[in-house]
Amino acid sequence: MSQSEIRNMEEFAAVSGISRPTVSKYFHDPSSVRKTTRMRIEAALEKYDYRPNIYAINQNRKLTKNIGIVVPYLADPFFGEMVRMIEGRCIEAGYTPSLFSAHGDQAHENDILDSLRSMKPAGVLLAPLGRQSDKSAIETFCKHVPTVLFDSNIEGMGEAFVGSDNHSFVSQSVEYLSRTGETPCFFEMRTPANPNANKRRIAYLATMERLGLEPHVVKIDGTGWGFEEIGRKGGFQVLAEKSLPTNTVLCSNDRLAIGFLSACYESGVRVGRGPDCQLRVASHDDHPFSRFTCPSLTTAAHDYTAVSDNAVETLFRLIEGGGRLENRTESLFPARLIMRDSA
Amino acid sequence: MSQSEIRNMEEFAAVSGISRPTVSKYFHDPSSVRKTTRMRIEAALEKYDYRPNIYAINQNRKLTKNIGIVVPYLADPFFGEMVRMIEGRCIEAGYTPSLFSAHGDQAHENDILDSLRSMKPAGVLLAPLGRQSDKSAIETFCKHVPTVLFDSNIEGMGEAFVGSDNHSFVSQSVEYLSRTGETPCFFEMRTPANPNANKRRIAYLATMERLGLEPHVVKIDGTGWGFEEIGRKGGFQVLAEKSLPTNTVLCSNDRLAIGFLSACYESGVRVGRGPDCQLRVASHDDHPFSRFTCPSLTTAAHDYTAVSDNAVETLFRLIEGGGRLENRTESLFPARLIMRDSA
DNA sequence: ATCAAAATTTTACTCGCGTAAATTTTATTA
DNA sequence: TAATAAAATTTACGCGAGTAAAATTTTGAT
Repeated sequence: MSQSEIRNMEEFAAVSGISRPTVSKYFHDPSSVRKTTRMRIEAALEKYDYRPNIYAINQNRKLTKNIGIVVPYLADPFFGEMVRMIEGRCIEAGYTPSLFSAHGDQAHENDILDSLRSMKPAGVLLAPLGRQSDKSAIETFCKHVPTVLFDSNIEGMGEAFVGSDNHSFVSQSVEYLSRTGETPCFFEMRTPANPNANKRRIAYLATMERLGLEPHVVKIDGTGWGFEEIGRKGGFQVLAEKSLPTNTVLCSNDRLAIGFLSACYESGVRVGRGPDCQLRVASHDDHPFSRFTCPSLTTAAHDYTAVSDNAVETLFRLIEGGGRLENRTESLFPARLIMRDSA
Repeated sequence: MSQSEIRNMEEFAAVSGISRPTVSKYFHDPSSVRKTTRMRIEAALEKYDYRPNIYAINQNRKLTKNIGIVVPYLADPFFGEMVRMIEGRCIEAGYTPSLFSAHGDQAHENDILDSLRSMKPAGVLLAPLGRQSDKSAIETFCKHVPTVLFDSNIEGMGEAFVGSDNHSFVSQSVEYLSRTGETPCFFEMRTPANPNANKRRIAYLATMERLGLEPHVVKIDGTGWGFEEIGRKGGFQVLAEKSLPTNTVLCSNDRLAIGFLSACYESGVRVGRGPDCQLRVASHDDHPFSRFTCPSLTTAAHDYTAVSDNAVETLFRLIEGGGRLENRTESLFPARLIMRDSA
């Protein structure tokens, strides 16, 4: 049975009849030792359940086998889903992911970057707060730690960016909406927290111009990361004012749309594409909850798998390349339009 | 400026004119060194931005200043919110939280416990998967690491449990519903992932008996952590079959209710307490999204703050008490009924 | 059986810090 | 002002590994 009297690798090497350096080698790569040796070590491992002290292991390593994952806001299930996929890939590849959320707060994001630096991670996957981020803090961080940005791009920072192609999102949704009904207006926060929001507005304007349509941007008030509540309040307001320029609303993101839909429902405004409907609503992200809104939300979906896989692969290439890439790449994945009932 | 030539505490001590052990003491508790010493260290800190190597720090510590936080499913914003509050408290108290999600998978939960053990954390706050958890793995873990369970209780494991009082949740919702309309039936998964679900069913049955009402439990099929989809499918089924025993549905939890409401909407069943409504729906948890459902969801709310604060405080007492408490306590916090539009 | 190549072991260092015990400095009291 | 207690600091050693170089053993092909 596991008599856990083993206090260190020296003792474990003794009971398994192998020298300590060889045991050390085994723990770094079991296939790097002879088969018979490996079997003896594994036999001893069964009897004594010893695990190397991770702190001693990492003390002298320039880089550890840790990978930092930083997201801006964990109460958003979008990031929960991304994290799940990313963590899986990292573990497969023999890395140890550690997860952090800035919880929408700049100071917290900075603290995370700080403690991440002292963790000497092999690399970091960072989805920054965006507009709220302390740019110089992130810049300094990226100079010291091999970093791939994802979801939210900050010009020039990190060795690469992997995310979704906002233009693809918006052009698909705008084309679909204008093809099948009235011209969409664009519904967004006045001061969006996230750079994707700005790109989406620009893409909306560009697409409308290309189609020869007149654009309308509806800007609503509100700050912070409570997008649903902001969308709801904004929804009540524009519905009460009857200030919507068209009967078709394209929300900047799903969380805003979720709030907007709840305002529609409570205001008795029927949403959908049926003849009895007053409004069509569509959005972007394919948020995990968007299929459960009432009506279910027509949206442009992130390619979750492609984004997370590519982000991880890019980071691995970066790590193998010694922390630097020739030039900063931006990989953008197109959206897939998901037609549901809201538009 | 920060000439980061400082490679270790020795060198930093030199440039600040203080001995290394004193510097070490400073980093553990700045107030433990003389004011003049502190000022000299802090002056040097400004010039040289040195940070102690956390691995070297923790190598010889029996216990580190780390606190592990483990949740079963991070794509559920309920846990996102809990984590946010818990992390805040830990940081305030000078600990370093590290966050893990089992992502609904037993093997992953076990791996987390494994790597957590080798992190030698001062303590762990564990919200286990529940029914899917490997009980013996958790039991073994708790023997070695001071652990407080939260959200989901497993009989006898950990030094304490902190969570919500399911009986309070259900008795309030049942009493409210039966006082203001038809008797509620209880809508739940046939094989719930979480022990809270069982407690809620039992509480439902007990409350109905106390009120002299006939209970009806509606069990729907489905496994895993995709509760919304399960509630939706189950909803379509019971609505199609017209098998609901009453016009009032009390869902075991909000995520199930979110799915159920979407099924009602698509089936053209009007939910709410108005005269034109066919169904009332209520639930438990006050999930962050429950205010945005259509109609907004009447629910029994967790006392998020009380649960997270108490869990953290209990863990701190446990840590200060050397990892053991006299007897295992279970702290249950009552619910607060939140009346919205769905019932 | 022979011998080169591969794997393992030995030896001997290093790393960055914690910490008990000894020593010095500072503060307090008489 | 001197004696003494208290606090701060220094000395000296240990921790649990990584790792490089040299010596030795094992392996596998001939």
